[in-house]
Amino acid sequence: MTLRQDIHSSGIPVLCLSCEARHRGVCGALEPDHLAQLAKTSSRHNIEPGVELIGDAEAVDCYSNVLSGVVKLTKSLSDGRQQIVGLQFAPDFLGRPFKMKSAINAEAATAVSLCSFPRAAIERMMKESPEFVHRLLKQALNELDEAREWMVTLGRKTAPEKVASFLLMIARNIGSSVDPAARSACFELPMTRADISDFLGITNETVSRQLTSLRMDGVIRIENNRRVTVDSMSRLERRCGGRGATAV
Amino acid sequence: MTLRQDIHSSGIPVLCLSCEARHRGVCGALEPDHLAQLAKTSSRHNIEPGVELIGDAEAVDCYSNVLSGVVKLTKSLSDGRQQIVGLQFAPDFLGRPFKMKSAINAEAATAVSLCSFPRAAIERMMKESPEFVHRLLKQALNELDEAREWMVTLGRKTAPEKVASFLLMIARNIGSSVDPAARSACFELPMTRADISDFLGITNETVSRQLTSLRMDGVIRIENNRRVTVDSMSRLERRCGGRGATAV
DNA sequence: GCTGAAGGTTGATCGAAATCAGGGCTTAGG
DNA sequence: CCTAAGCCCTGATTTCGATCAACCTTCAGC
Repeated sequence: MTLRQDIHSSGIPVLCLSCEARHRGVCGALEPDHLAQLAKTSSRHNIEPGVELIGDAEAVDCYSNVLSGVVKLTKSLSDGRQQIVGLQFAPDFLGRPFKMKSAINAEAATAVSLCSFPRAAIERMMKESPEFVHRLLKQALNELDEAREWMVTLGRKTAPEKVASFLLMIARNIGSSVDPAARSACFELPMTRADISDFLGITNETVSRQLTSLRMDGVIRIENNRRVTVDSMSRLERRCGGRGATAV
Repeated sequence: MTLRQDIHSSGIPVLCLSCEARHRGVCGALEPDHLAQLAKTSSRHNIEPGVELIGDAEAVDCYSNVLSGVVKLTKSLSDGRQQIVGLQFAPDFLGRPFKMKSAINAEAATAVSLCSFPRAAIERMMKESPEFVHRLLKQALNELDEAREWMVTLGRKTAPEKVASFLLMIARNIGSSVDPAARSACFELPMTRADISDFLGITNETVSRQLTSLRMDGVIRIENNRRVTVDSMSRLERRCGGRGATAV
């Protein structure tokens, strides 16, 4: 296949041509002229694992598309207890329209590349393109669904079920498989055991034990502490606790 | 269900004149002509406690404003474990733009009155009024914030902290006080002990014990199992576990 | 090389909340 | 009246996951 800049792609900024956010992300809502306008103000960043995004001076007051990597959103209690309240994968949109009172921290879980825009540019897009707001709404509702799904996991699942559910979620998000209903998956865990425990509301010791248990039972294989292979997704699914059934 | 158009109120439908949703709810985004158009398709319902809203034949495929009462949103696992993933108070907007894959049940926790609209009418509003979509986005982001706040509670707080946090949240939503930063509050619990336990991810026995404990310590008073009085909000707050601090 | 820190695993013990069980109060209905 | 069903409270016991502690591996820096 050839990637040409001809009459059909005229107006679409070069940088955006191969960008995933233009297809599945919020930029997909924009007409070429709006896209060009926004692209002019954009800048790309590569972030090291562990670096704070919000609260960090250079990232403050801007919005970003996640181009690659995983960003974790966390909330903390004053005594240090922490909970991860969201994970953002490409091509999610990062940053909040309107001011938010709620204190959320964003941190690169893996190496992350971002396409950032100044706050003003995004706000202008929201005024000029109803379709853009529409897309933001879709993303917000999607995140809401995910958050509620995890509320069930946090509130009502056992530790073994939590860990299995986590692996399943990761596999579906970054697992190497063309087929969405793949029978097997292989992926790199995007976070440490401590992060996983903060996501699941358990301790890292318990995470470790449950991973060992899954490994012993032949449900998963682990290399280098990070690389996980799931041979039978359905076997993993069976360990996640009854999947959401809406009554009869 | 014919609505009279009142010339003296600038085209604002009579029914909407005193409606809270027109001020703080999604209808506040609409111009009088759009509001009139939407109002023509609206219908009011009174729902008994315990009645399912989504999944119920008559309520399916429609959107509603909550005018009074409390609606609980729940998700269940196939083995019966249940988690309440959201509570909607007036003037929240109920129902989901775009279809959702995720199975969520909505049920009246208390007696509830709704102002309902057919799906088509809402979708038309979303096309015609960017401001309306904007308002939906705001509501979605608000619910997302709340969901994430509860993820911290579910994942990282102890049972005593969970119950205290619940009481505080209820007090702030339906507590009888003009002052938002009131020193005291009095309210009717909108749900049973079993519901509260499904909201907090604990058992009803534990909820009961923690309420007793708070009562013994003089933090709250309880009448008729439902009516709760909080004399010192700050004392209750101190029992909620460290309030969200964003590092440093 | 050595050293220390960070991440991970495993074992022993402890404790908070679940589970099991019983009993009280209120309300609806025969 | 009596009975049964909800809802709520409390006590006894159990259990799952937290906590405490030790040890391993890897890696960066001296």
